[in-house]
Amino acid sequence: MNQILDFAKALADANRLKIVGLLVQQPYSVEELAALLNLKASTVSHHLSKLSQVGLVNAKTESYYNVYQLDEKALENKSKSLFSQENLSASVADIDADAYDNKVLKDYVKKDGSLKTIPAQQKKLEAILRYIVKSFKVGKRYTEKQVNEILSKYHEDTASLRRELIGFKLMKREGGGGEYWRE
Amino acid sequence: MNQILDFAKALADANRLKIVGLLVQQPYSVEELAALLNLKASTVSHHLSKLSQVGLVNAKTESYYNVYQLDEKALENKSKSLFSQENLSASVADIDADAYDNKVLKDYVKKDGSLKTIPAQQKKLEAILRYIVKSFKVGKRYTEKQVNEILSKYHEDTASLRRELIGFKLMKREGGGGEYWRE
DNA sequence: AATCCATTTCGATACTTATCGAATTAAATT
DNA sequence: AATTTAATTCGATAAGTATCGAAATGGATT
Repeated sequence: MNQILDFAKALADANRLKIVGLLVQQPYSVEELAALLNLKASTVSHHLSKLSQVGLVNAKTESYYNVYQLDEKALENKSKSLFSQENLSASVADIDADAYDNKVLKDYVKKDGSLKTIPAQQKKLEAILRYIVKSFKVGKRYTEKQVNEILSKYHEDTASLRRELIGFKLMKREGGGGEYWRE
Repeated sequence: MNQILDFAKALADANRLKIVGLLVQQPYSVEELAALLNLKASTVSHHLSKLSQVGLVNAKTESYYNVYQLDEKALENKSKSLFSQENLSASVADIDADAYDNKVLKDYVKKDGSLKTIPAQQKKLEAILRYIVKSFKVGKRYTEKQVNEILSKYHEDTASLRRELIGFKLMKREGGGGEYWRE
């Protein structure tokens, strides 16, 4: 599931690093690796299984032996691309939305409930909007004037708030008539 | 000491990856990270300590808070260079080159120095022969009778041992005369 | 078919480490 | 100086995993 985590875990063991280091030079069988590392074959098998799961090594059967070799391209590709900032940002995807919202609210909402400023960052803005939209009853129709009146409790720039609520699809607007509602 | 291992270990934890992912976007204090990750501050502090040890993050004190930020260059440099084949080969530095031979000897040589059996596998046989050949002085000439006498200490099948020593080029034989020597 | 051998799988144990709560430290506001 | 607040350190516990030995698996050789 989480590629970065699995890759890092695969290399986060001294003996697995040694195995990779040995396989850089030439392929080895499980038995040979065990002898070289002073480990039992079953332990080495376990390590090779982890390395294989992330695609760093693969085995080819040769008569009795199971000869493992390093996938050099996989090593190079993954190590150079996996830890990019983009990929790391993806690790954040499943962060508790409520916890994040609470924190943002704490940062941006004054004691009286109004906003210090309107956040520039999308994620933060969205959290703020989820908070604001609760002031509107689900299903009820509002005129633009009514919408502005409610939004003015939060920030003087009601036009921006109104636009963002629509943009993030937290509220809907009917084409010409200027009616707003929350679904 | 082992840079690669420490770096991989630092990133081999889901919550530390999330921390890095969050810090990609902006700096955070320990308290904020704890709120976002649903962890206690002491735990986050522990994680930040590990990330800091490998130079991925650094803190600057701001009034009450200790604000951590990502060292983006360190992240990029280390992730792209650390897992190169050269560096990984270095992990092998402390492996005993004779470990494999030692393992084979342990398996096949009895306490009195003689062989349990003569290994059938080439690699093992070669390791055994490298051990046996040390009984012959370099350069000295031996008759076949003398060779057999020495080999009989290891195994009754002296003919096989003699043949294999020649086959693996650990000893030489002069065409007709039946003289053997080690170069 | 029967046997042999390396490898894998499984169950148990030991070691590492993530996590928490409490106590301590450090810094800034009162 | 006293107090407040965030951060770190410490001790204990729980969770994860490396390691081993024994048993099972799967090919290959006889």
